[in-house]
Amino acid sequence: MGDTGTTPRERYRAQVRAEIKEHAWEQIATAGASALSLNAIAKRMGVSGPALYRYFANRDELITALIRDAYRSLADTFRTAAESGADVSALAHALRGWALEDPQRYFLVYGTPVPGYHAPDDVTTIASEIMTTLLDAYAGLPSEGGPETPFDAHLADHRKWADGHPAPSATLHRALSCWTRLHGVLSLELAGHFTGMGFDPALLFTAELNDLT
Amino acid sequence: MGDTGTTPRERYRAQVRAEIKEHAWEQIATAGASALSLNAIAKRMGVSGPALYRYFANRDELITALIRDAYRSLADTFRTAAESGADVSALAHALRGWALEDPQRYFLVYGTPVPGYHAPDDVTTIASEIMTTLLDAYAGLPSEGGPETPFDAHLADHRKWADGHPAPSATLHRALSCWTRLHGVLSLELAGHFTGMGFDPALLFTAELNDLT
DNA sequence: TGTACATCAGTGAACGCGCGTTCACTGATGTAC
DNA sequence: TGTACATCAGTGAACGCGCGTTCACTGATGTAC
Repeated sequence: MGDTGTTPRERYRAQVRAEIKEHAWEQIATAGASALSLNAIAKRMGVSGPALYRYFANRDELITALIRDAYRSLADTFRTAAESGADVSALAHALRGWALEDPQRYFLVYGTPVPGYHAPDDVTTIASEIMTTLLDAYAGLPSEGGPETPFDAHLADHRKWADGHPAPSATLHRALSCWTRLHGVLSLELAGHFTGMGFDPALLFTAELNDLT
Repeated sequence: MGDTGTTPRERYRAQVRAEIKEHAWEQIATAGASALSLNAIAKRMGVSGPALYRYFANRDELITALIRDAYRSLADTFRTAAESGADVSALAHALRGWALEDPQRYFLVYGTPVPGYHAPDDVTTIASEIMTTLLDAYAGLPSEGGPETPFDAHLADHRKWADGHPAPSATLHRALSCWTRLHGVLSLELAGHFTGMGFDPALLFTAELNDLT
């Protein structure tokens, strides 16, 4: 055990916070994020309701922390994969694996937005970190010789994001297409819109991916 | 006013049911489906809470009715478009228009599923009516000469849905791809994942569509 | 090593709230003769 | 056209529930001398 420079009390706090989050995820997996209740978590932990207020100021702060963790978790999955030399295809499968691991966590990030809720700024930062990893994977590929599309031209003029990135707009376009296509299959699959159709969604995912690289 | 063969009381009931649903949609647009409350709707209508129980047995039945109406609304939009000779591209734009009209309605159908909730059978029927309209649009096109993909082969063996449809598996594949790609752009756009990136999601949607026809 | 004090985790009572839902009822609307 | 009866929409009181959150408190843990 390395000395992390934290006091025992700080370590204890971090541990309890983590335990609370774990129970929160369980509850979300069972009944959806909108059913998340501090009291219910406390009951599961064998602790009184108000005890949790030592660790999270209120329900909203807990949810925000969960959202942040979910983004962070995907960003780390991506970064780790990229550092091991993952190409676009490997990144795509990492995304799919991450989503299947906990569908409700996926939906907390990419599912129905709650009207009025605004994610904090740092979450936006993590989101663009994720996209950048994918973009980098495309930037490493030889660029396809196709003609410039109207959307490429539009991107050249309007890319506020990835503005400093060296990749040309055509590459940014490819990364965006990839991103949306993967989420198209994933979100429909995880929401159960393919059940009863007989085919294996994994193969559709791969088929989409093959069109993309 | 044509005689619909209904009694005044039946017409009144239908009207009040519709009014309840309208208020429900407003509430969903404002605070999301999970915040839907019969009492709140009643208050908005200037009526006591229990009054609504004359029209819906309980909260779940109201939500189910809303989901059914949402599916029906999209199916009608699609059917009407198809009957006016819409091609794949026109259907896609009809889908987009429908989604933008009321994003929360879109998410009620294609958004985060509530764990444990199972839509009734007739909704599944409407869902496949929608897909069939798209498939028909593809079936009317000259088939592309590309080689058979592994997923085409898989579909040939496992297409439980559209089993009786004359379209070859390659066409079914194209319709499924189209469906997932459009939803990929739409769901990310409506959830706000493109905000701050600067580009116009409508153009990405069209760009995806151009790859598809 | 021992004592005095400060910090802080967790408790239990309490608050007000809005929810879904039931029930016995009133009064208006429609039907049968 | 008028009366007697049945239907049914809506009311108001009431139920139990679980929620988020506050507060004053006890008791354990850590710190300073």
